[in-house]
Amino acid sequence: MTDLELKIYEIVKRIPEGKVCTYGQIACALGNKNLSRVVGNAMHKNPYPFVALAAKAGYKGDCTCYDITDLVPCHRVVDSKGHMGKNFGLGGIFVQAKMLEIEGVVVCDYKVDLGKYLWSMKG
DNA sequence: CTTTTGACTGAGT
DNA sequence: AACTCAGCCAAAA
Repeated sequence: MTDLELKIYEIVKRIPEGKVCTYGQIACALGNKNLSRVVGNAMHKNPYPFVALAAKAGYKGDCTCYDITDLVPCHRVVDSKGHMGKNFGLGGIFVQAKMLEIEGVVVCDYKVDLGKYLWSMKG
């Protein structure tokens, strides 16, 4: 776990329920817009995913419970167009889409309305 | 150590 | 809409 990845998780953890954020915005918050790819890799290695929510969304894999305070809402991170991550690690875009809908985000054709749900990141 | 690949993005073809 | 290229960092080969 590098400092950069740690910062990424800190930012992602601040995304409120019912909102989404793009890889690019997180990368921008880190200083380099081009870090979007690293952000994606960090999500892939997410140590504390929302397994309970994933299970509720139909995820059949490992649903070990973690400490709520450290959970990283990686499902709230989408690409610049509002699409789900291609290889979402908890069952694919099907699960991610459902996880977002459970939190109140309307997902249409595996896309979200960034105009409505994009987190401004400024509070 | 070097090269390739990856939950990315924007611009160009 | 699909493909290519360059750019960043990290992990794997």
